[in-house]
Amino acid sequence: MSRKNISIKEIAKLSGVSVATVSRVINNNGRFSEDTRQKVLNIIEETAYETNNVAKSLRMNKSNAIGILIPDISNSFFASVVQKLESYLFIEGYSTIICNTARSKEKELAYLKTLESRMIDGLFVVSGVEEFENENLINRIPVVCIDRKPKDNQTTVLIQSDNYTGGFIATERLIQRGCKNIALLTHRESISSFKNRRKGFSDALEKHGFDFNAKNFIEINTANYNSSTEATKDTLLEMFKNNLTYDGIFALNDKLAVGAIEAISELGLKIPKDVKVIGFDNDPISKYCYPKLTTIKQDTSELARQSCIALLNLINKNHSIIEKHQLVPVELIVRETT
Amino acid sequence: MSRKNISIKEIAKLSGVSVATVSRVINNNGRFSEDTRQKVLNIIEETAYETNNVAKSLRMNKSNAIGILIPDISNSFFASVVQKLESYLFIEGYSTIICNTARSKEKELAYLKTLESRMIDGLFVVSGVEEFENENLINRIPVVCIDRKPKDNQTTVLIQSDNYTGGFIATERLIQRGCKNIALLTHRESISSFKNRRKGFSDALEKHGFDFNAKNFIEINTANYNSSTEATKDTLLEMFKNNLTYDGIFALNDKLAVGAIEAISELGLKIPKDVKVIGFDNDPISKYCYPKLTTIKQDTSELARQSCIALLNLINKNHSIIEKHQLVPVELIVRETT
DNA sequence: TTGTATGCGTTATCAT
DNA sequence: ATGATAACGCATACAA
Repeated sequence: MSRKNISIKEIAKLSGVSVATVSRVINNNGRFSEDTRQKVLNIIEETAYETNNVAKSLRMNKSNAIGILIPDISNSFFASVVQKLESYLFIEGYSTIICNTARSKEKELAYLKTLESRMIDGLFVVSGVEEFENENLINRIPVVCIDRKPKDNQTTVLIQSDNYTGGFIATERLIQRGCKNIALLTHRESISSFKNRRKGFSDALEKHGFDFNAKNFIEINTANYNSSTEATKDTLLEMFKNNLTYDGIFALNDKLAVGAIEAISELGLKIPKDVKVIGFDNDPISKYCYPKLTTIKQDTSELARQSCIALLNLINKNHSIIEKHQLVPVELIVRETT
Repeated sequence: MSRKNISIKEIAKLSGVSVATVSRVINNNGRFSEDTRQKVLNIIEETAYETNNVAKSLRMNKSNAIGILIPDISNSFFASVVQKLESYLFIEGYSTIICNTARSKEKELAYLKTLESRMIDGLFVVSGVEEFENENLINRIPVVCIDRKPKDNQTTVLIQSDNYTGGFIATERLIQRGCKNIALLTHRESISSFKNRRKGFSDALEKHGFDFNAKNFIEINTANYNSSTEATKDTLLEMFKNNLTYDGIFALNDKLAVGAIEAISELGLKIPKDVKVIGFDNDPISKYCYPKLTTIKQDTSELARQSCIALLNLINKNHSIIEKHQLVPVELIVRETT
């Protein structure tokens, strides 16, 4: 396990030129004769030389690497976004450093530090603990927030789904299918994307003349669970031991929705006859649970695409082109639960 | 966006000592008086100095970063392994660079190069294209393969589930439930983990006096699909338009199994009455599909834990402690499909 | 067209 | 106990 890599210096010696010339040939900048170009390239070929990117980063003060801060890589929505970001970045020649913050403020901070110390050229914050806030960092490194609103939303670029409209059409779907008593299933945490979905929910109810109050909101506490689906199932089962008073449920994401489906079925009720359910995300689970879940699809490809464009523009200082706030359309996927 | 970070040199100047002393204080090695320690630490505090890890890596010829090569981060089994690896590595003070190879040989090679050029201290190859093979690399960097056998399996460390036993007990479960005509649903690719599951299948059949031949193997071609579940569903629907000749199906993973469930239901058959199905992985989907899928659970936590231990031992050259080949036990999860 | 020399921020060796 | 300095591998300003 000897890791002594050959350096530009040895290439220089072997090809009988200076390191400067070798560097010029490698990066194809500056001037050199076709002759020396061939000479150098041959040696590089022979020796299987690879440039040392650490040294290069130090010298250039940039790393060709981009960081991604993500709360939970095993969540399918996040995984999908990450996978697509990575694929775009690869094409652009960037390496991707993915950091799983596990929704911990300390981990987030620790990663921020090491990422910066590794001279990353840019950063995606796909989400974070409560509201992402790190102005001093943002002033030093190009940052694009995805899915969640940063605290300082004046200056930071934010790409997210049109959560408001998603919440609105989800609720309208329930209303159109005849639901009279609709509940919103929600997490305790108040992420900006969830807030917008909730606003869409309220506005849709209002528009259709429903009067609503706290009774329309069911908050799921996932604290003692490692699956929000199970948390939802248990909570609902406990709450509605005797009778379920709702005929329509809009869950803020598909995991919650599946928990609701499980609980409702266990209660002996029929979906969609007795109760209709709609979710959010178009998680793979929504397609194969029973009954198959109607949901609002987030376009992860488009989310990733726009985020990359924005970050690259930030990095290349094309400030004029950058939209501070992009809304990616969502889509209603009708399946069996409505 | 000015990214001029303060360096050790300025700390030295501000605290009236030399860079050498500052370095000593920071790393708490060598000797210095308590007095200067305080002086230096104060300045560091005031200036919010952070060490430049790129320079440090160059100097030390190590980066405190570890790479992970993974075929598809949006696959829940892989995502789970990665998430747990990352969490262990974080505790050990390592950064994690995750590379999604998308099962492309070129991408894998490209990543290998940049990872090495970034001076990673170690590498996990959670899987790869066909058989991972890169002897020259392995001779330079500590590598641990997970889930899939490397070509050169004499020298490389491999941690994987006990796929053989998993395949065996899955098949026995079907036999015990009375299945007489069992099919194995498999991918085209011949990954080592799949091979072992297949071997378990064959041996179980043989042990129980079944005679079997090519008819017992159904190969799913996922080429024109972006979901192996859909590929399976369509394939089976096409194959068994008129009648399904099997009463038991063992799918090499849960995605295939769910496709089988879908097809069987569409054919008007009942699970588990007419046909019994068993999968592999304990994918989240297996818990919420309909009927709920009996499956073989892979212990991703243990897989990750053992892999980390092995890699750290490799890095620290504790060669005596290292097992070349670890088998992590699997577990039968009985649900509704058997 | 090419070479020499300097510096990026660290750590480590060798003095003092 | 502390300081001066070399070296890690590279890119570039300046000379030639």
